[in-house]
Amino acid sequence: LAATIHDVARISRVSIGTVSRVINNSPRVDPGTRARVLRAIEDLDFRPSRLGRRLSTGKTHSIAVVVPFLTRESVVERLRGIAGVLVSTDYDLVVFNLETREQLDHALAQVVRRDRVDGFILIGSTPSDDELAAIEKTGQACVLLDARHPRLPSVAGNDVKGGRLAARHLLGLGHRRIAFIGEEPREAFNTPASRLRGRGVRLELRANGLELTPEYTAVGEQGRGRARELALGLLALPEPPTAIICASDIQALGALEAARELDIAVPAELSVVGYDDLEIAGHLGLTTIRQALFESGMQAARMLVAQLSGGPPRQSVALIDIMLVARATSGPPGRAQARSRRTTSRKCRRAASGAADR
Amino acid sequence: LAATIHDVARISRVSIGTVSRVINNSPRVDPGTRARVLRAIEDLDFRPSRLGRRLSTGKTHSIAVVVPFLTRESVVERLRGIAGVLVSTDYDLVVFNLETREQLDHALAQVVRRDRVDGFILIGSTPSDDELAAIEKTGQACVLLDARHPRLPSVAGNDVKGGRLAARHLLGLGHRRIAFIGEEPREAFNTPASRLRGRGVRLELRANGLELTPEYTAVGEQGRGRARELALGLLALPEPPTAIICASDIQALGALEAARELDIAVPAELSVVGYDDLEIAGHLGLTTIRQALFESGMQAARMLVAQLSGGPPRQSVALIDIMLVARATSGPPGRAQARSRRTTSRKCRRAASGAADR
DNA sequence: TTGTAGGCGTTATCAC
DNA sequence: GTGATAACGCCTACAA
Repeated sequence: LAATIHDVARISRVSIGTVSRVINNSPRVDPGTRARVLRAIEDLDFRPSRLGRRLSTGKTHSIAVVVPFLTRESVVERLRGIAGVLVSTDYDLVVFNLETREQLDHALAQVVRRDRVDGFILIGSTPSDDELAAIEKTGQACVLLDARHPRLPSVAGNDVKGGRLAARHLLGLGHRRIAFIGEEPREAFNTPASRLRGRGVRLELRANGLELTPEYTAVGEQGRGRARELALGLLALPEPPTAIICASDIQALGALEAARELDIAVPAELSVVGYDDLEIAGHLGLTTIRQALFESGMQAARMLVAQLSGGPPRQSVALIDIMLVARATSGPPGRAQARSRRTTSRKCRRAASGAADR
Repeated sequence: LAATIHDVARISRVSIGTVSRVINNSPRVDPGTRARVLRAIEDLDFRPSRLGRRLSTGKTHSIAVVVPFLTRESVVERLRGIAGVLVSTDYDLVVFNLETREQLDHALAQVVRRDRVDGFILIGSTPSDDELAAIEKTGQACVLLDARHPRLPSVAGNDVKGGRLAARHLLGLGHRRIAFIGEEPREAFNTPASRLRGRGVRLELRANGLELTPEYTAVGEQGRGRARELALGLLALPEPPTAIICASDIQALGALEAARELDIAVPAELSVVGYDDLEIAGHLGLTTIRQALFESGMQAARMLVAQLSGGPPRQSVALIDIMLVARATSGPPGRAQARSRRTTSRKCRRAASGAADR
């Protein structure tokens, strides 16, 4: 039903070779015939078949994005950024969502084949050495997003700096007992972000003569529930922290939940800082570190496209800007209120925010 | 670098035809040679080129998902469901994200070509008549998700029933003044969900001798901010509602925000019901209508795959199960508290939930 | 059961 | 400038 290059050739009374040259606007074609061909193309509503072109050029004209946990809003934002730049190229965006490490291996095995995609972006996971070898063998373009590898170009937030910013903010408010809740890399994805954020906190504290003790460092799997448990643990210490920095906004939600359960006022008795600045952070008034998530996706996509259509230095690392957004969950320490007020407090807090149903 | 069918043929000393038959496990091949060929395939780590296969069969082996507003968590959940079933087929999942109606047109124009994808899923938007004609012309498979069209198979939640459930819940609690906040279809996407939910509310009220007056019906563009404004309007009425049903959880957040600003206690003075049961709903204790979002995606993908590899009735409509999840934002009406308590109330509510920064 | 050959829709390399 | 013609990698009659 669809017109092919042969139809165009027939109508415009030239050979398919000439039509091909017109399509790929080669300079070596007579203006007159070009016009004739173009008109035939117009008339037949001909558009070159991607399939044929792909086979002939060996390029798939599509790129893959391998995303672990599409559940995470931060990941989705990055994906949007990628989609945003790819829409104006003619690369198809093929999505591989993963929930387990095996799926990662599987996806990489699928993706790392010249005839599947021309290149790909790995979000929040680092390939193993074997995988890297396979990638280099096929010569596919690859960009890491929210992850790093010495031999691969990448786009990542400055997580260490983010940790430092959070710590500095709290130190500036007068806090001395600052704890950190981090995320364990899930399913062996090797995500370093949480670890780096923790390191930033540690460095900043150290620069101010303090230590981030193991006692004040709680790491567990991602998600609100686990973070709540970790926070409960921290707050039950003989000398509980007056501030908690979390490696993600979601974890910060868990920390807030714990505080609510323990009837600890935020920020009067406890400051909480998150990471990412998801939409919900704005709603809850959560102090957090904002990453340019959307832009990071755009950046990664641009790097990949450039690599695909040029072959610039395979090596480059882009650091995404971050900033602290101070809201209502952080404040000066030690403003604990009298018991009577706290009791009243609890009741209405319950009424206002409701209790989570689990 | 990669092995081709010819290599396999050479190694196993048969013709490419035979190799092809082995690949597509045709019964008409000698067990002995089959074994030989299989071993060669193994040795060479040969996998048939998708490119070649595509061109030869005319199938792209990929399906597109056209998603408006990947920002919406509900949409992402659906996408996850789709990805979940496609991963075990060998269809590639190509994502088209849209933020404007022009992009929809553009995407459809791209997608509706046999050589681009074999079929596609449209989330939350209905094709125009022209577009439908184009689709039918190419004979591509198409499934609507969270939308409907008389001539297209679709998967959608029972929105009318959802609206009724929400209304019934509030009526059961004793409410008589029930308002509805809905979403205007954005960018002419023709999304009917919000309207249907409103209709459900109306029907249920009517069945109980009540009317959903225009005064109590507030519709505006999606998003928390606009919903907040609408709620402020409703609550400023001479006779304000004692309960508000929102067409989405996000809008419910806006309603809660408005209540907080006006110092109206939830659920004592105002009940709020959302729709979707997003993650945040659990966190905030929001009463809402739960849709099986993930499953709806799976269902749509299954229907599409079935259609692609069989050609069963092109017409079918799947309704997704829904249920009401009662949490902490709904309760009996008219328990307004004395002024003094309300004042105290406000303070601690602020402390607990924090104020949004805008 | 197996091999041969034509075709899928392009691009690219030749001659002319 | 333009036109044959050979790839590209696979599938599938048809023939043997």
